[in-house]
Formats: sequence, structure tokens, C-alpha cells
Amino acid sequence: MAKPSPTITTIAEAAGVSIASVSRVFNGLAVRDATRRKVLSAAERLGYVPNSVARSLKSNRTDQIAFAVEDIGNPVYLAMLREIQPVLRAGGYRLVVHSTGGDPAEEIEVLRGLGRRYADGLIISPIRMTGGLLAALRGLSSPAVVIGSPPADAGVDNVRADSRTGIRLALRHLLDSGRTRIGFVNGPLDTVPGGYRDAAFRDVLADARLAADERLVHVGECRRETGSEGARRLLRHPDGAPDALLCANDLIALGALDTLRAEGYRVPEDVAVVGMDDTDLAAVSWPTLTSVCLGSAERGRRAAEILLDRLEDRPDHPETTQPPAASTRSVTVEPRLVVRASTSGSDR
Amino acid sequence: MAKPSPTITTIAEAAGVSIASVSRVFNGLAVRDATRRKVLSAAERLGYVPNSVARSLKSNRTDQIAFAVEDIGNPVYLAMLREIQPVLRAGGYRLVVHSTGGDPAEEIEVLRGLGRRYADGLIISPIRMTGGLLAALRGLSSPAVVIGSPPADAGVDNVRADSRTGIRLALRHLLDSGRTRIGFVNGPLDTVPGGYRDAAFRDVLADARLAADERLVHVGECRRETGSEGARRLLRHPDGAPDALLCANDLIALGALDTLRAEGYRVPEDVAVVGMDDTDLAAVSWPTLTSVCLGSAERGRRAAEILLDRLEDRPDHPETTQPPAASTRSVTVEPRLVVRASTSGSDR
DNA sequence: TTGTAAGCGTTATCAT
DNA sequence: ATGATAACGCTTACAA
Repeated sequence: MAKPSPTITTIAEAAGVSIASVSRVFNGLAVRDATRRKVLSAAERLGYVPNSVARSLKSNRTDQIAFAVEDIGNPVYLAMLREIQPVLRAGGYRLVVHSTGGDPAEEIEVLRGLGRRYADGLIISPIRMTGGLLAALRGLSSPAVVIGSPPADAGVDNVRADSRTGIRLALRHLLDSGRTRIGFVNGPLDTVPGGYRDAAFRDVLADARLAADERLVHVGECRRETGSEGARRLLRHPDGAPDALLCANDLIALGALDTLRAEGYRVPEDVAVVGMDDTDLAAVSWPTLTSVCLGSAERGRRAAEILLDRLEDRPDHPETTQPPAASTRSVTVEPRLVVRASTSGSDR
Repeated sequence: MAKPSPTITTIAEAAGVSIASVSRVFNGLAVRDATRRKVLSAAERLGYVPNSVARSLKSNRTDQIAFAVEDIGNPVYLAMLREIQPVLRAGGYRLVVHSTGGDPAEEIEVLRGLGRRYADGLIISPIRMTGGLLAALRGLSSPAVVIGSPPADAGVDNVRADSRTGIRLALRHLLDSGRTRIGFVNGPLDTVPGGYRDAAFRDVLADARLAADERLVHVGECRRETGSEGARRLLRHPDGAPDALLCANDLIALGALDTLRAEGYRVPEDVAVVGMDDTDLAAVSWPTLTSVCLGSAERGRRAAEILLDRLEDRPDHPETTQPPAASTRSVTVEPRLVVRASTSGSDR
């Protein structure tokens, strides 16, 4: 006996009222007390639960937000998710999570999916800002917030990190502690943060009147192996090993630590190491890792808040003239250096 | 000019065909080639995208699966999510993620939400199996899979870990390497795995003819601080420090390592340490942590597969007599010991 | 092959 | 305050 879920019609009949009254009861509209009681008791008895799909069809809202990232297993994106979830929940939204594997085609697919109106809004943290992606974003009918750095004319709300300043903080810290031969292990240059980091590294060194030395720069993937390989290579520098390694993220830094340990260098005495993103791993590694916090968590939270704002602003009657679509919002979250043992002998 | 999204009606008019034909084209049903072309070109021109909500209302499917856990930031649940996502994606489902904060009331709320039919199925990994939760699960109209250990008569598909065997593996490993005074830092006893671990610990010691010593057992939360405190307490044992510490999860083990290091014990020479769950942290800590892998990732994958099976079995016509509702499926994933430096001096 | 029309379960606009 | 009734955008008999 597959009980066909009761609908307002079922309840209306059972309670001897019209479907309109049932609807009113469940929407908290004005009804006589007696009616409300009849409806509620019938609903209770028959186990009625409102159908959110039907409601969505009428109201044109799904109470869902999509969150799309390259890999939800990545601690950086996870940190965003952790902050986004409670904010949206408080706003009455469910969260649909997409892990796109960094494939721009699949990211665009997610955007097209949004056109199907299964979600009321989108938070996306694209790994690469391709033209197709930006076009798809622009064509979106629902509000979206980008966590990342789209070009200013992209016309989309965004929350960005400041990896330039992050690099600067890290380098200043190293220079201040007397390091002068600083190696740099970066991730792919064709990503937005990768490019920024590279430029910032060179700028800051120039400011400090230190010559750029290509043999002190290694480019690879954002993985632990890159850190190991990069460190191995940079340590072989003809003028001797560098006295510090700046790494594009914590995973790379951990790989570098592996190599340093294997090759008998002391950290931080012989070589100081700095990571980026300040993930959980930084506090756990040995020695604990100095890392630049780029504010993933805060960026997630801000993005969610901005999206909720946009969602609230949209009246139920799309015909109504909108308050002149408050122009694109762009927020930058300040980086913060978290000093731990890998650069400062003092804490264990 | 808020362009009201085009619907099949718009397209039908533009293409000079009926809405049925438009629908057929988008569902890959038989239509004359000329018709298909007309429809597709109109759709392309007007930027038509099918409305998934309307489709859901008719078809009674949402193509969404809900995944509910206590805290999506917990590496164990994250490992599940990472495996679940691609499986469901391949099956054509989106993933709605709920982080309930471990509040049974909120878990039940998620289940009630399911009644609203915003998802076709559910994977849930409850931290505590309360009666209310089990009742809510039983009352569910959609298929659900529990990652955890509901009672056999709960009548719900489940994928369970075997923490008993996990504890056994860890203890055997320690005993085999000559440790005899083994401390145990456990999490809350009123959770299912917590209880199992406690019982298993005592059983295995009894099997090995070792007396249980309450002063070698510490119970706390599943947090790093518990590990530090627990280790601190157990090290003060009147007969001297234990020669091994078994910890209920990796986080606790990291806390224990902190204390051991602070108090000058060598790991593993003086005290061996074993964690559980084999999270990313285990490979990163120093020394790297021997840990019992309870198969979170595999459990996630299996749960998703089972759910997809159930979903496939359900005919579009609920009236049709079902194949006798293949009785409840219960799968147990075997634990696996991952030996690292914290118990075996040999690897670095 | 195609079109007409009847729902799917709501919400919202009318009268009453 | 309540009840008919018309949407919402789609799928699907049933007819043609």
C-alpha cells in the first residue's frame, strides 16, 4: 500500500474546507480559529507535508543556493563552505554543492544548470577566469557572487583575496629576520592567484633591492610533490642553498619540509619556510608552519552575506522597478601572517 | 527590461509548433527532423532553458540527493562527501549538503524536510542513534542510507564501520611490538562508535590476558585538547607512564603527541601512539601517525551506490507492484591499519 | 508525427 | 473569513 502523499486537496476534503483555506493555514494567513484547528488536525492525522516543488513552481523561488568549486576536498574551499553553510541556513536556504574538478567546461555547465532555476543564487570560486566563464556569469539571470578576482568590468559581485599583499607580508617577515636568499615555489602561473603571486614576489624583491634570480624560482602544481621537487632543485643552487623558501600554499610547503628534513637541513635555523592559506595542516606539521592566511573562511562568509543581500532586494514582483541595481560589489579581504615555528625558532 | 524567461509556450509560438512538440524535442522523443530544427533554432535564439522545477512537479523527481552530517568540516565526513559526490553526479543527481551540528533535533528536521520532496533520497551519518531519529527514518517515504550502525531492526539500508576490529588491529599491532601497558583515550561513550571502541578495548585486553586498568583509560571529546589532557593524565599513572597510547581518532592522537613532546617523551621509543580514521593529518604530523583507517571514503562510496540502486529500482509508476522491496541492505567496511612512524621507529 | 488537453500541488485573485 | 478558479511550466495520454 504505497500511500500517495496527501496534498492540500486531501486535507481540504478531510477537514471539510477549501484548498485555499488549507493553503492559508500553512502560510499563516488569516483564518478563523475553528478552521485552523480543523485543518491542522486533519493534516496531523494524515501526515501532510507541503510539497516544496509545487510551491517553488508558483513562487519562483527554490530556497536553494548553489556553491561551485574545483574540489570540495581542498581545505581552502572547505573553509569557505564551513562559513557559507550557516549563513545561508540562517537565511532559510539549502546548499547545493558542486565539485567541478576545475574543468571550466563543467563550471559553465553548472552556470547553465542555474538557468534551469534549481537554485536562487550562486557562489562560485573559479580556478581560472576564462572568457567563457565570464560570459556565462554575465548571462546569468540569478544573482551570483564570485570568490576570486574577476576583471572589474565583469559586472559580478566578488570577494577577493589579496595574494599580492600576502606575498609581501611573508617576504617582509623573512627579510626582517635577516634572510636574503629567498626561494619561491609557486603553483601554475596561468591561474589568477598564481600570476599575482609571481608578480608580487618580483616586486617586493625589487623594492628590497634584491636581484631577481630565476634559479630561485620553481613553478609546479599546487601539490606536495611540487614542494619536494622544488625544494630539491632550489637547494642545488650554484651559490649554495637559499636561507628561506616561500611556498604558494601549505601543501607545497609540507613537501618542501619533507625534502629539507631528508637532506638534513634544519628548519628554521638553516632554511625558513613559509606557506600560504593557513590551513589546518599548518598547525599540525612539524615544525609547525608559518603561513599567510588569505581569509578563505571570511571570504566565504562575506560572499554568502552579499548573496543574501541581493536575494532580499529582489521583490516578489519582478515588474516593480528595482532600486537601481546597486552596482557591483567588490570586497577584498586582508591577508594576515600567522607566525609559527618554521620561521621563528622561539615557539617550538 | 526584465526578460521573463521563455517557456515551452514561448518557443512553441516562435517555432510555430505545439508545446508538446517542444517538449518532445527536449526529451529526445520522436519528431520530424524539420520540427526539431525549428524548435531548436527558436530555443537557441530566445535562450530557452527548461525549468527543472516544473519538470519535477510532473515527474515527481528532483534529481537531488541530500547528505546530512554533523559537521562537514570534519575530515571523516569530508572524505565521505568526496566519494559520494562523483557517484551521484554520474547518476545525474545534485547534492544538497546539510551540516546539522550534531543536534538530533536538527537531524530530524532534515528528515522532515525530505518529506517536502526537495530530494529523491538521503544519505545520513548520524552521530547518535536516538529513538526519534530511527522513527523519523522509518517514516521516510524516500530511500535513505545510513552511514553508521543503526540497530538491525531499524529497517534502513546502512554502511557501517567496524571500530571493534579497528581497535583490535591497533592493539594487536602494539602488543606484537612488545607494548604491554597501553593507555586508551576515547571520545564520548554515548555515541555508537565510542561505545563499541570501549567494549572492544576491554575485550582485546582480556583476550591477551591483560588486566583492565581504569587508570589507563581516559574519556573526553573527539578533540585535540582531549588528547593532550588524556595523555597528561595517563602519563601520571602510579606505576609509571604507559608504553603506548591508543586514541579514538587522529585529532586526539595529535593532542597526545603535543603532550608527549612537551613532557620529553620520545615517540615511538618511549611511548607509541596510534590514531583512528587515517585522516590527512596522520600523514602530516610529526612523527607521522600510525592510524586505523575505518574506511570513511569507501563507506561514502558504497552508500551512494546503494542509494542509486534503490533509486533505479523505483518504477515511475508507484502503483506497479514492487519487486518485494529487496530487504534492508547492510554493508560493513573492513578497517585497515596504516603503520607510520609513531609506532615503528623504522620509517622516519 | 503532431496537437489538444488534462493534470502535477501550490499560491493568489477574485467574488461571495 | 472563505471558496471557486486560474495560473506556474512541464509531461503525457489520447486523438487526429
